[in-house]
Amino acid sequence: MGRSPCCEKAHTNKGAWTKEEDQRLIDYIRIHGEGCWRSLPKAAGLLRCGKSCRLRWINYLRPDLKRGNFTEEEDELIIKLHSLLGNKWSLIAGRLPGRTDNEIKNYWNTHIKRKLISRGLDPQTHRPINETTGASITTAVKSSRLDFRDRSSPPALPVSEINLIMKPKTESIEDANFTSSGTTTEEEQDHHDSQIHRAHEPQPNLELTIGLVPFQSESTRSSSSSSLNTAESKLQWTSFPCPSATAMVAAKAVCLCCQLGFQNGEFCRNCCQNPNGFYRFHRPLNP
DNA sequence: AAGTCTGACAACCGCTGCTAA
DNA sequence: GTTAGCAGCGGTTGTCAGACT
Repeated sequence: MGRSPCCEKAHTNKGAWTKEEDQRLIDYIRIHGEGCWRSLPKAAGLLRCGKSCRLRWINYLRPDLKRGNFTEEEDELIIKLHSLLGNKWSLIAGRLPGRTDNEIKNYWNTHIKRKLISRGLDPQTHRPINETTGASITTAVKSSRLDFRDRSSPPALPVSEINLIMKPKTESIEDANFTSSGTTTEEEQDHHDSQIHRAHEPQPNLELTIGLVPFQSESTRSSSSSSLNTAESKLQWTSFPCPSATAMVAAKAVCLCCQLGFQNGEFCRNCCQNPNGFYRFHRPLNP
């Protein structure tokens, strides 16, 4: 179907941003804050499309960005999150403070892919290459509904019904506590099947707990938060029980709104902290 | 020194999902 | 229920610097 262009292309600059454009954008957002990207260029006196402004701000001009090389811990965390979430770069970026989805995506394509291949792992499936290149297995997995990593999004399983604990590879995932409302839907069954299926594969030691998600009242949920049946919601209340290096990195990724200076106490108590005292990533709300 | 290749990354494009009218 | 507008996402492309021949 497509959509009309977001702006008059004939009257917009393209290509690399100049220092002057950067400064205009920074100055404008410093005064007016983020929001309404469509009207921002005109208001800020920029001959750019709103999407371009948003991208430039989010990926390069935001003050909280961490520049520089990725650490080994970040590498491993990205790999683990990718194995769990697939190419959901924005979700992965949400767990890495100061990193952007674009940055992680580029880094994945240029570094981590090769790193995994050198380890003999398929970057998409995180399985041994000799296993995934086996025609029958590959075909079966690719076409099967069992492997949710090959689908555009994880299975739409109510998060409240998952208590999946990624454990060291010796522990069968069948032991995970799946509760059911009694009427098992096809989707749920598929997911359960997939877990059983994957239980017989080498499991990454993710040290991530996808625990029971406590009920969130409307007041504690961002108005723009999407359905719980999303990959984001699967990790919304992620805690890191093991103080390993990667877990510590992730645990520090916690409260972006605090990092951005929105840490008036009420905001964080209500929006970032769950009843267990763990924090989750949160985008700042528009003022 | 010049030309070519390669890797890294910034930016663009098209699409999706959400929301309000 | 439908439509349009918007923000945001992920795939892809373009550009440039450094390595290599």
